[in-house]
Amino acid sequence: MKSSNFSVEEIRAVATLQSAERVVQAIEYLAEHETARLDDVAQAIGVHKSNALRLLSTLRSLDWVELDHSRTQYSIGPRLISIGQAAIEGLELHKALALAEDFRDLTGETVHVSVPHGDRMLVVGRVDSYQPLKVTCEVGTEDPLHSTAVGKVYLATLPNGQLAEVVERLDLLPNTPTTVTTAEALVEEVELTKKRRYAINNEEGRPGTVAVAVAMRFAPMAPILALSSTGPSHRFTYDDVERIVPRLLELVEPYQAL
Amino acid sequence: MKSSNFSVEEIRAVATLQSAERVVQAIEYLAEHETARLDDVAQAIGVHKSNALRLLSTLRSLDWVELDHSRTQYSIGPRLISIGQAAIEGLELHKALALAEDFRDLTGETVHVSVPHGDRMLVVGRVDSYQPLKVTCEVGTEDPLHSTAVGKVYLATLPNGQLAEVVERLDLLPNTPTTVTTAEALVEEVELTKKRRYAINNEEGRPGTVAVAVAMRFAPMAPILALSSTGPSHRFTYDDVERIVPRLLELVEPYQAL
DNA sequence: AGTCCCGTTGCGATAGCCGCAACCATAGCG
DNA sequence: CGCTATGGTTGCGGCTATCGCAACGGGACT
Repeated sequence: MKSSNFSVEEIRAVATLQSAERVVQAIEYLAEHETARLDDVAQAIGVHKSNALRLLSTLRSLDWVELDHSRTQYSIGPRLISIGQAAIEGLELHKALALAEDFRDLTGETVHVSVPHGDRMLVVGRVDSYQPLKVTCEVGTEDPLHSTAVGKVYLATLPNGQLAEVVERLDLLPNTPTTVTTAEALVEEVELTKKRRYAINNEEGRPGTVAVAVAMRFAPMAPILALSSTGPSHRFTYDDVERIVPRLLELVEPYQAL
Repeated sequence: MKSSNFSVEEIRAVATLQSAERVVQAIEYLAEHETARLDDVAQAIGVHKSNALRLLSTLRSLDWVELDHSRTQYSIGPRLISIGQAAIEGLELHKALALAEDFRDLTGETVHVSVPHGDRMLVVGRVDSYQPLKVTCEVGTEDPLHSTAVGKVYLATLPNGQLAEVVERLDLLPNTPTTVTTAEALVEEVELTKKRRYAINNEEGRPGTVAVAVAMRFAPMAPILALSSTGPSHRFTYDDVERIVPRLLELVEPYQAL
């Protein structure tokens, strides 16, 4: 029952409540497994099934989990849909999505909205390309910082000290032959991004896809939101990107975080 | 603390875990309030602030809540966005949204996907009309059963006994002059819906809007999903609806729940 | 420098939780 | 039809994790 916590900024260890932790573990287990039986959950959170029953029943009475009528299959309930939406609202995603639509119309390619989450970027919203062949990532997807346009543009919003710290601990795994894989090259790339106020990803994350990203925030201390437009490299080229960049920067000017 | 719910079977009262309940209360408070201070949450869940601190710290270490850098403003974290998405997946919403798109193209009007939640319908997905003037409800919105097309079509999927039970406890509040406000009229309306396999809402919920809805399920015991297309009454008329209904029924035939 | 206002911490008492083990309900099978 | 296996449900008593308390700390404002 130790709880050594490797948080980056904080080495503060306020005592954690194990019962709360179990609630979270149970819900996350159900979120991952779609459907599960009592014993599965009990094992996942490491308690006796009788206790798992009491936990799940409690959550059920609060609409956080559901039980099918055979009384053996648990799954997460619709209440959590509303909560997820509320979390999205908190990011002022609606504002970002409005901009994302304009961005999509500018490039013709799918636009993703991402936020930093740990040392990765989490996709929280999406506006699709109208074209049949398009690049789309599901909401909830997490991507690395070093091989995505949104990641690099986020890194560019960090003060130098923090940047060094983060880069230090990243695994610079090569996704494609062109992925940046050294700390020096990454920092250089980020410097360039800071200067021009947008980031480009030229087949560094996924072969055959090119992306351009900008960073925004809606209020001085609000969280960073990154917008990126991604398309197949055969029709969405480096040149295309450079052509639309002036209008892109104009579009997000009021909220630019760089 | 209501627990008089829609279960026809016996309502077992398994002992509830108060610590789990508090987790839920805290998260829901944050979901509702966008941002809150420690004491606010403490009061909301009825514990001493020291304990609220421990709870929130635990949840923070699990990415369920976030704390802004001033260390005084709590809000729900992005992890819950992913969980909400998982909850949506569980409903096979993607399948429903594919159908919803075809439905939208059929009517030209916005299509909403809803599920029953307690004695209301919860909007869980949406495909917008292309037209500038359109009717849209945010995901997460809850609407009454008696004054919406989705509500009526859901009621039509219930066996008679259960239908009576539910209708019994509904507040048949009049939203517009044409809202059905008596149990008898509602049951009759539902009978009609059962017979024709779709429901119509003719300005009964919101003045100036007309909707048509169908009920689906993707597997024998899966939850009911209701699809509705809603438009402004001046261009989306009763006649329009009757004209497209044959094609609509054909579209959802494989999944019809009625 | 003083004083609010809040978040944070250590501690002791005890409410609440947990595992146990027996009890049911259902489905499958000889 | 009865037997077994599987898996959910329940009452209970011991004990631990949790809670409130009260004192502390640190930032902001005057």
